[in-house]
Amino acid sequence: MGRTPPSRRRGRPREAGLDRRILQAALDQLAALGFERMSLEAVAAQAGVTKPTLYRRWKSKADLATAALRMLQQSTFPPPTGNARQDVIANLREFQACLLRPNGMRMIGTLLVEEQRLPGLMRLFRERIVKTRRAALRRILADAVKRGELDKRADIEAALNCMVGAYYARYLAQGKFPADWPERTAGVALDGLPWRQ
Amino acid sequence: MGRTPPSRRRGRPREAGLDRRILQAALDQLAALGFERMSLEAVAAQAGVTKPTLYRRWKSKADLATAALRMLQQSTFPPPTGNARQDVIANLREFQACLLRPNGMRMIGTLLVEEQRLPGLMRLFRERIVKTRRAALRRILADAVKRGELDKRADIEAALNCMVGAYYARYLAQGKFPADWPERTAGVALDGLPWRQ
Amino acid sequence: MGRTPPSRRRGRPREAGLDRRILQAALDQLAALGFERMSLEAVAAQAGVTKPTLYRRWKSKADLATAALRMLQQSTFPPPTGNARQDVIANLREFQACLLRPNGMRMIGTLLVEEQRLPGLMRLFRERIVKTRRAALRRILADAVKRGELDKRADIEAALNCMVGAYYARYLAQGKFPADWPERTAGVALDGLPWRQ
Amino acid sequence: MGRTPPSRRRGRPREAGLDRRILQAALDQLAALGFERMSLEAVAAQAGVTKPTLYRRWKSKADLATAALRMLQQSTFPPPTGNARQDVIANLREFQACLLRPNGMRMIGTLLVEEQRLPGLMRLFRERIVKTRRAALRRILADAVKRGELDKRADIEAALNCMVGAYYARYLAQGKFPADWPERTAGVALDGLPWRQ
DNA sequence: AATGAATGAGCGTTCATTCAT
DNA sequence: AATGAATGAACGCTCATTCAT
Repeated sequence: MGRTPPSRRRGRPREAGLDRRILQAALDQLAALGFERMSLEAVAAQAGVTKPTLYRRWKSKADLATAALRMLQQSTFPPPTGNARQDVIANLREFQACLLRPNGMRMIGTLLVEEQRLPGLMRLFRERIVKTRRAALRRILADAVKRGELDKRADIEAALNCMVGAYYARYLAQGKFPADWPERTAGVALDGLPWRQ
Repeated sequence: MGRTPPSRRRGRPREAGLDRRILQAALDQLAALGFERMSLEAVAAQAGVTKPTLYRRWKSKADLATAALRMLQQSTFPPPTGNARQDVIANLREFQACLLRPNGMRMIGTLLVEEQRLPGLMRLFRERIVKTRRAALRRILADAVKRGELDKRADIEAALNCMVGAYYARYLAQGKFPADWPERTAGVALDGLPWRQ
Repeated sequence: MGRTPPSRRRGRPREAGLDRRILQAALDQLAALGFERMSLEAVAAQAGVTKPTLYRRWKSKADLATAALRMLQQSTFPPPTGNARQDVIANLREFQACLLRPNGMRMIGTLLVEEQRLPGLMRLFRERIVKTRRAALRRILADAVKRGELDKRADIEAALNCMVGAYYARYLAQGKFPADWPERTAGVALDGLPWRQ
Repeated sequence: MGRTPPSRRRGRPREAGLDRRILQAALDQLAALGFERMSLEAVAAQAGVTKPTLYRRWKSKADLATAALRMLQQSTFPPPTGNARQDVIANLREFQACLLRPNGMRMIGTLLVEEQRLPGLMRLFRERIVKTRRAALRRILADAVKRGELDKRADIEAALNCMVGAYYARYLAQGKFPADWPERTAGVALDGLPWRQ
């Protein structure tokens, strides 16, 4: 039976796990210091290699940073329970944890600062991170529509932005979140304010 | 009661209006390039002075940047009409204009990136810019409460964050705003979603 | 008398024509950029191989450059007609064409710059290129002596240097040659200046 | 009568003689190593300053090299005696001394190598060094024309190139000069070869 | 024999900051 | 008060060379 495995790759093989180590080091620095202060010297040192090793893999600092950003883990969201409100709150709670991680917001800062010079960073972040979370939230509300709990004409996009955005706004205004922020945010975004009649 | 006559300052007086010119140049660069890429050489050149002139006034690049940020103009908000919904929308429309200005979001990125190293920047921004806008919005809703249109228990803070935050979230997700974004945002934050029954 | 049968070379044979391709690439770069700016990376790339392939054949960049210089084509000179003056002019005309080729003089510059560090380059150039042309010119004049047209005591070496050198001098002074430069140069070197009486 | 000396220059004065020291260091390296191997680090070290000090004065390595070349001393030629032949020989003897100086020919090599990338170097050399020597030689022969010793139609330019060029040619062919090279060169360039009849 | 990976050293340039007038 | 000069430290990037397959 035994098929010969496909012919060995030619040349000296790359040191195992090195790409990962480099990218992790780069991501660490990018998140901790921003693009400008991230230094290839330090990235190489932290990964235990020399600078030309970086250049063999990526053709510039910008390229390395982009590749590093690709490592950013997408969140794994709690499975939906079918209760729209509870699911939204669980999602927001997880979101809150992300933002409170060290460097959680700084990476977003880097994207904003470098948006003109390195548009690829923002693009990547949108496709990898933002899109995913929004899809999860959108799904929760779309299911509620399907179940007939929510009117078809609901402005789900606007609600999404309100919910997620409440965190950004709160961070910029206060820098920290009260324990019941998911509930309060969901409360407003889903039900609005208590107008009298 | 003898008022002391304003004693002549000794030594050569500072050139008039120079502080302003320097700070404006610094703010320009800070907004356009971020803190790290803002260069004192360039700031001095743009202001028509030399670097030690900057150091005579501020003791470091960080200090200068902080002082420059203090120049950021606070928005002037449209006067309230008494119609809460209209007033909110008008405010958000003005907010949208700010964010769409060149460098509108980049300055926020700088604050986030430098938050640890230069906490003063964020603090200042919160006090000068964020607080002001939030106060204006809060006032609109508080007036609605006073007039009895809105229940006292309304979570005004959460609603504020939803409204303002919807812009940040939308920017991060899309980078631009549809024309009716103020209405849509206000719609969700004030009324919530159209639940059945 | 038993001839040894040509023993099979052991191991993988070298790829045919590869030496040539590498040397041609090296010569191109040497002529176009000089020794210092000639990069082994680029030479390898142009030849379609990798750098260690170069090092298997030559032990250093200097060695490769020297080997490459050996590829420089010696000129083929017009056959002598027996008319010394015409033959000299024809030779100089061909010389002029060489110098006007792109990189014609730059290679000579490289030799001069690297003379101390890589004496082999200059030595090789002298033996391969300079000697050949001078021999051709010398032959023309020696034949004239043989034919009795030129006195035996003629300082042929000095005349040689005048003729060839007039080109170098003109290049350094002007960078280009008038169309009748061979005639003018031959005129002076063969006949001198028109002194009165 | 003491007039007030013109107002002091503003700012910290440049360290005395520093320009000179830097340029001399640069010229040393340029002549000894060529443009490519001349390193700003080493130039600064040799001059006892730091690299940014170089950049305050010249905006790039190319600029510094050009400025350094400007330091090259033009030769001072022996005063003409009125005897054309003797004067030519004296001039050539001095020329020979220049070329035999350490790095004498290497600088010319640098000019040739960098002619495309730094055309300013060659231009400068032509204007400063080449032109001067040629003018001196041309003057000698022009005077001979004036005195009626030499026919007006003499091709002085060609003779000039023969004389000066004989040195370049000889250097490229042999690397050294016999003691009577000035006489031999002048002999051919002024009188031509001894044709019979 | 040839490959692709890795290294150590060095380069030109820029910056925030301080010094000496 | 303002200037022009100088510094020390870094940075992104490239190169000739060697290693491991």
